Amino acid sequence: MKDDYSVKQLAKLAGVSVRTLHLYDKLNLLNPSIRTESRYRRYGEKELLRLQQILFYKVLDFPLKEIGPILDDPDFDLVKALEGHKESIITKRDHLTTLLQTIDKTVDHLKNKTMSNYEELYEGMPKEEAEAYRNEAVEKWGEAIVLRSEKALLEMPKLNLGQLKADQKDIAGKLVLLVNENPESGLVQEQIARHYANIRSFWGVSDPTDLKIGTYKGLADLYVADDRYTTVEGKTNPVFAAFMYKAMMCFADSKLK
Amino acid sequence: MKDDYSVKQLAKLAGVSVRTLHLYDKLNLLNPSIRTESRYRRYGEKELLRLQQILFYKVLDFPLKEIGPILDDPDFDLVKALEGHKESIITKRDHLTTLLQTIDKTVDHLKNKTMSNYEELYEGMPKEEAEAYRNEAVEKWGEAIVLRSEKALLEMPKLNLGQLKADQKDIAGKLVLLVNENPESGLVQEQIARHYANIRSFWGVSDPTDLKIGTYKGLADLYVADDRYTTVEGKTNPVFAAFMYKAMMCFADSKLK
DNA sequence: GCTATGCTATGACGTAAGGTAAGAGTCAAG
DNA sequence: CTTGACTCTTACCTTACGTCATAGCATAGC
Repeated sequence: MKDDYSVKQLAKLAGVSVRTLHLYDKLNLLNPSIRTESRYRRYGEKELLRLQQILFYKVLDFPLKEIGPILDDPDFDLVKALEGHKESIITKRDHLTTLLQTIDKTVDHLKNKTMSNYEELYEGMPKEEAEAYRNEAVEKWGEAIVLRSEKALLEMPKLNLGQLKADQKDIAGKLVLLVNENPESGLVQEQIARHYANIRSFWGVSDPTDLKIGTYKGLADLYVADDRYTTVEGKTNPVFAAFMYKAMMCFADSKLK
Repeated sequence: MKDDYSVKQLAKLAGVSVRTLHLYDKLNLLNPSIRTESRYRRYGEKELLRLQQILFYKVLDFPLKEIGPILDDPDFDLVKALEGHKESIITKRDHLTTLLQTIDKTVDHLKNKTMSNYEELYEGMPKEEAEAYRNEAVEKWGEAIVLRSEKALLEMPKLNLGQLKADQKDIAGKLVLLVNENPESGLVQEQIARHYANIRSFWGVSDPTDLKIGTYKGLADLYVADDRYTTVEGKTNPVFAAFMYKAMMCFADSKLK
């Protein structure tokens, strides 16, 4: 029973690379028990056990910098560290779950590259509402542009459309959180800028110059006139409507001056 | 509506940093539409849209190197890429889930630093078996060492014990897969080496020199004598028993020579 | 025209956890 | 004494940027 391992032996025992041991040595995370006169590293049982501890925390995704203190400080509050760590892992996992959903949707869309009918374009709204929505759009912007927009949208890969819609949701979500802020504040205007860019993309993919600032102001009116735009989590929110109106008007004015 | 953005403007619009745009330019992922005579970057609507595409794939965790080809090659099989990507994300997520379980167990153990009784030490085995197990150990190694080992184990933070047990499971699992290999082969002996180290830790934390190679050979006998050691997924496996015996004896002999 | 301020460009260093390689020294066996 | 296996240190490469540092441009006020 030799209480004495070379780098390679220890590496093999613990299932890590020699380089890793070199690194841990340099980081003072795991120093060899001694060095031979030719500077060869020699490790003992104590080091083997410590290495196993290190690898345990590594499995838990702790950064190396944190593992040293954990092992060296006997009073370290490991439970708290683990609980905190757990939170971040949960966050990561949830993020991945969201990604999976996004991918699924995207793949779903991609499998049928272009949309086949208007119903899908206005999906998620009842038919009468879709009709009313379209009529409003025609009234505001004229039939020609609406027709061209619909054509562009129909020929657009679903991916982009999905992205636009996802962006819309994201923007709306962020704006809802800001509803108590000043509509002219930077935070709000930042999102409004995104909103503007998004709307512009939505209504004029091939020629974004079609959405003039004036038209955007018109859209602000719509936001107040049409409940659908200002419905948050299933119920109408007039406060949000007013907020959006002010924010959009402010944005449009700042663009004009 | 100016079809013309500076780095800063575009960065703000898309919610990225200027540095990011510089980087994308260098990577030829997103080049400016033109450069002014003083080499200032100028971007148009086309670049804005492309940037949004890039960010979409980035959200999906695609490395930048893969995003370029996706956008540039119209024949790129996006669906296949996404499906493959999905697999890796699922793997990652499952990994995180495992981590969470490990953390939970660890925290659970840590909250009661030392074990309170022998039952927990031999947890998972029926009492009579535990008794028989202990008697066998006493017979083989003497009462003194068993008592001392138990004491050491009882005073050991559960964390380590859990780790040892987990390692045991892991080692056993790997060995089961190798049962058709030559017991003297490198693959097998590698795991046996781990097994040896683990057993040594288990029976002599404070003084690992207590497990002599001879004792390990004795343990090899036990593996054949005791069904419990060679039970795989609920049922006894004599083939595995013989395999372990050979592998352990080989290991011990190679250590002695 | 001069300057203060702000935007921009390029280059280089740092990050986490090692992989990989280069060049040189060391050790045990034949 | 040579060969092959092992080890040493140094150092560059990876991802996707952040953070300076230095210097060139642009614009508004004086």
